[in-house]
Amino acid sequence: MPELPEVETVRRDLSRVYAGDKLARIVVTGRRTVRRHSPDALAALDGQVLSSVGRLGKYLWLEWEDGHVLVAHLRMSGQMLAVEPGAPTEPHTHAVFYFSRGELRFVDPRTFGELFLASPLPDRDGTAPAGPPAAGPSTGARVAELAHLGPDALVAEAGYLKTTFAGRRGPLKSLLVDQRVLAGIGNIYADEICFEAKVRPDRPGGSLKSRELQRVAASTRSVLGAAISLRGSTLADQQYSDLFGAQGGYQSRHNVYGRLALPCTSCGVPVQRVRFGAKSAFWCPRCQR
DNA sequence: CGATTATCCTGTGCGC
DNA sequence: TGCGCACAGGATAATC
Repeated sequence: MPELPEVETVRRDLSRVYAGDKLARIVVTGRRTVRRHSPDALAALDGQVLSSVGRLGKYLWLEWEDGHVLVAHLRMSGQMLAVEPGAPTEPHTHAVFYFSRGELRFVDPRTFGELFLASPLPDRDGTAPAGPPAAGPSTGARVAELAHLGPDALVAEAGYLKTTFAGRRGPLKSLLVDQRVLAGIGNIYADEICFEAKVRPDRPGGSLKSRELQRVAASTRSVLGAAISLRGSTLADQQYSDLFGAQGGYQSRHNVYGRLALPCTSCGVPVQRVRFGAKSAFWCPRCQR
């Protein structure tokens, strides 16, 4: 399940391999892969040079020299794979980018992932600027489809959480995985963040004290940062691999996620699972309060 | 407005 | 051994 650390790993590799390279064309075969507009619109990228690869939360975007922005989301099972030209096409390959430096393939068994060309945000006076969105480091904030996202979870701050969580009765974990609150956290890292912060995942968000919010913000940054350093988590289902098909290395550092009834890595008490609504969380009943 | 639920989809792994 | 089914879960629309 690609979350922020996995998407950031893919972003760095995409930038390293393809930035400055020319795209001949994209061939989309997946019926659901481009669903916000006609797949034919991607022809606008034919012959374009990739200038940079950005990320906000779990969204990736590829920015081209003429200002076009192609947004990608891997959702549950999407993978970006750099392959040798002419390599056998594996099942569930939905799009192929033909770069000068080689083929980039979008593979996604469950077809939740998507690609789309960004629409520019309207200017302050309400009129949409002519042409594609302007280039620059703040590209994500200028993409209308990403305007609902909260701050990237890598820069989570306690003060922001205090304001945002105030009066909220929903469980902490539900707030952490809400992309409007913080962008980038999913099921795995929400549990790991709550563990490192020593807070129960089912605590009502608004009940957290300032000291606890400090720990949640700091743990968000440190858990995600450590996971990026180890190139993300690859679970037993193998749904995540990097651009070159390699696994991540952070799964061996998981303290609670997927460890039901196994001893807590800190205190040895069996890890439990708590359910709230349709969701659940792994947690240590001794370390987290 | 905030919280909850159903939906999309396929591969996996479990129980019988 | 084989079959059926629950389950996995990110984002979003619908509903309460």
